[in-house]
Amino acid sequence: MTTPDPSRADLNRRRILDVALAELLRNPDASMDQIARAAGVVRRTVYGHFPSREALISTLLDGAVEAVAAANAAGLKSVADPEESLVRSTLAVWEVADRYRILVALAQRSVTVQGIRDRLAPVREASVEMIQLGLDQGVFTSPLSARALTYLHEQMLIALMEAVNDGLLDADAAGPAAAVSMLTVSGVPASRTAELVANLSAGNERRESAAEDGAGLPSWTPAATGPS
Amino acid sequence: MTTPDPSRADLNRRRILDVALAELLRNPDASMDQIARAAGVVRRTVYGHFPSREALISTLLDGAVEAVAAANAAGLKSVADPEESLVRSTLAVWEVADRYRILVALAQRSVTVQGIRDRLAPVREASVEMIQLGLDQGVFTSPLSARALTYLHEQMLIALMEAVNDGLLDADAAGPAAAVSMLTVSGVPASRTAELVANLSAGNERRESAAEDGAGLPSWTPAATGPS
DNA sequence: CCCCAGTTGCACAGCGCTGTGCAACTTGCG
DNA sequence: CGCAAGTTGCACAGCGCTGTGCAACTGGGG
Repeated sequence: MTTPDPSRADLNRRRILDVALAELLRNPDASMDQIARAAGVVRRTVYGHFPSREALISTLLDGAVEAVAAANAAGLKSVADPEESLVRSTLAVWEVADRYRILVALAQRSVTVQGIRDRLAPVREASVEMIQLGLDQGVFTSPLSARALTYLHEQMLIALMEAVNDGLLDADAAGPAAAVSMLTVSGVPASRTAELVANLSAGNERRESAAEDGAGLPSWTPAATGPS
Repeated sequence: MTTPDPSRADLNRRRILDVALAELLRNPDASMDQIARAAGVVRRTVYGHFPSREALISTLLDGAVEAVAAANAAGLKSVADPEESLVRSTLAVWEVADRYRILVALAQRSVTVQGIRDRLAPVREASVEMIQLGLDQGVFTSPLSARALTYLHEQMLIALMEAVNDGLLDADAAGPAAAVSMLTVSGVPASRTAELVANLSAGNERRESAAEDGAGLPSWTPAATGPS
């Protein structure tokens, strides 16, 4: 449609980005040579597409922020019901799990791009608001502040991604399981979580196949969340 | 007692280890020079105590594994009641939080010491067993396997440590709050968690001040879990 | 068929880090 | 005081990585 002819150059560029995502996920200090070779290309070629290592990572990060923000927003915007919002956004973010992971992986050590946390801040802010609303309404219960609870949620996502990677959690079941865990840690009783997630995850899957809004992923191909 | 005279050399060695712990926590790729200067010492001196960077880190890791294993075991051994065990071990591990954190921080990238995960495996195994028991008894409820739930627990600890570091969780309240969160995510209803943690955390504090068993920390001084 | 974007291979300078050697200095202890 | 353990400052070789320049090659479109 919008892509008339993917020249081999464009193709290479995309593959480099995909591979870089995977490789930096495995090792945040992966060298340009490692990335290049993993992409079936020579180091010099990578520099043909990206002027520096920082530029490459920055591009990666832009895409990740975009994807995660879109997913999170799509989950949150529709409803003012915190329970449903939490489930929807969890399921949505789960779909771009690896994108999300590269963010947190690089956000820690990355002097490279100082502003990741800042750029992701608004996304988090929306989540915090939603959680706060739930606490106020009494549907959520926790000794933690809304903000601390959000930390918990983020880190739990990562834990479950690792669980999937290590093969002790089924990839299909992982999304709903994540949603249940989010609700549970927020103090929602087990009796409610079951039906909530059952309904919403079914609806989400249907929407996923339909995929009519283009707000999903940025230009390049989604990379698989594979085990190491 | 067992230390007749802490010579300045021994003192330096300890300070280097303490500072290295803090510094590597802040940045896992901290150079020997950074560590040395932070310890008020010259790089060459560090090499006088540790033949290589790897040796330094390895020493650090040995201490951390020892401390965490001891804390976890102390929490688990006494009782067969999963709820109480979970609370006790959470509170105990929380006391050596920074030691625990260096483990997970270095376990990922560390080609340096390949066996951290393995060395920590028995500790995790004990936790998994305890969780499984809870699931079987029905006191814990989760769509996740015991092993996956353990992943969640570990990662939640880290999230709460970050929350403390970022100043949005009170350091004193953090331990009990962590315990509550562990119970909650395991599906224990809010009504039970409150009293459980209230009782046990009080008991734990008393034991902490008494501190009669020497099984606590290895040779060198405990470092503070400070903000960045 | 030829041309040109894109790719490759190689060489190079620069940087920061590790680990080592050595000579000079400090400091506590006998 | 004088010895010895420990510390310091400096210099050096080696390594891996980044970023760049350049000449040669490849392959698909005009």
